[in-house]
Amino acid sequence: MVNLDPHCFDDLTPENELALVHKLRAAKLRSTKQRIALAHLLYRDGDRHLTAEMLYADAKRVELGVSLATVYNTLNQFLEAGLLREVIVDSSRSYFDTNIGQHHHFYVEATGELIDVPAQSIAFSQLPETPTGYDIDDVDVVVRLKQK
Amino acid sequence: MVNLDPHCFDDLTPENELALVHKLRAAKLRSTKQRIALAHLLYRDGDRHLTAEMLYADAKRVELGVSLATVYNTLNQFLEAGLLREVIVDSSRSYFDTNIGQHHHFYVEATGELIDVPAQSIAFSQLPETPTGYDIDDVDVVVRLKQK
DNA sequence: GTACGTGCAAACGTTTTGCAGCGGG
DNA sequence: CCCGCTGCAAAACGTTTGCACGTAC
Repeated sequence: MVNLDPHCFDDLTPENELALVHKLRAAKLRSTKQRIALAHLLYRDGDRHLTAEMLYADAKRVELGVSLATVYNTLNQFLEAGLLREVIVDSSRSYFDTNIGQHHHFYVEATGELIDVPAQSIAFSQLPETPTGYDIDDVDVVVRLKQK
Repeated sequence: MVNLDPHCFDDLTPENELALVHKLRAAKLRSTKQRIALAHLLYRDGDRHLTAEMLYADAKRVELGVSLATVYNTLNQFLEAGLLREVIVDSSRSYFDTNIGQHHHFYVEATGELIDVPAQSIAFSQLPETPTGYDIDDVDVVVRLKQK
C-alpha cells in the first residue's frame, strides 16, 4: 500500500516490528503493512477494549492509510486467529479485547467503559448442571456498574 | 385499529385480557389493542426468549395487524417499564426475556437458543471489589454451550 | 506468478425515526 | 378533545461484501 504515512511507525522499533511479524506468521496471517500497523496500535499500550470505530479513529490519528473495511476484516481475522477476544456487553456494538486470557469484565453502561476483572477474583461455589448433549464452552461474567 | 383480526383472541379469555389491561396500567402504558395482543403472545406460554423478528412472526401467524415498528416500540416500552428484560448474548441481535426475575442463561451459540438458569443454581464464593464511585447494578452470567 | 489482501462503495440486517392519521382516556 | 399510539416508509447504524487493483511470498 502506498499511502501508509511513515510517521505512524515513530514508536515502532525494528525489534517490535519483528515481534509483530512473528505474531502474524504464527497466526498464519500474511504480514502486510496494514496488519502490522493495526497490531502495533492494538498491542503497544497493554490490555485494551475497543470497537472497530475506535481502532479506525486511532489509525486516522496517526495518519495510517487504512480503510474501515480493512479494520473490520483485520479485527475479525485476529479474532478467528485467537489474537483477540470478543466481549459481548452491548447488543449493538462489538467490543474486542486484546487480553486473550481467561477473565471477566466490569461494564459501565452509562459510558460504555469496560474494565477487566481478573479470572481469580471471581469464584463459583456452584455451577448449574449442563443440559445433556452439551459441554460448557465458556462462562462469561459481566458485572454491570452504575454510578453511585 | 381496524385490521386486528378477532381470532387472534381465540384463546384470550376476558379475565386474561383484564389481567393484561391491569399489567399495562400498572406499567403506566395505555392499553391499546396492539399492546394487549402482543402482551398476550409474550406471556401466555410462560417464560420465553425472543427477538423482535420472532415476535413479529408470531403476530403475523395469528394475523395480528401490527407493524414491525410497533413490535420494536412495544418491546422497548415493555423493557423500560420492567415488563421484560434484555439478554445480551449476541452482538448483532437483541433478545428479550419474559422472565424478569433474577436468573442467568445457557446460550447455544450454534443455534441461538437460550435456556434459563435459575439464580440459585449459580453461587459465587468470591466477587471482585467494585471500583470506587460505582455500585454493582447486576451480575450477568452467560454459560456458553457447545455440542458434545 | 499467483493467491491473498486492500480500498472503495454499495449492500446488508437490525433498529430507530418522522410524519400523518387514529383511538384511548 | 387531546395526547399518545400506530403504520408506513425512509433513514440510520454497525457491519459485510463484490470487485478491481496491489502486494507478499
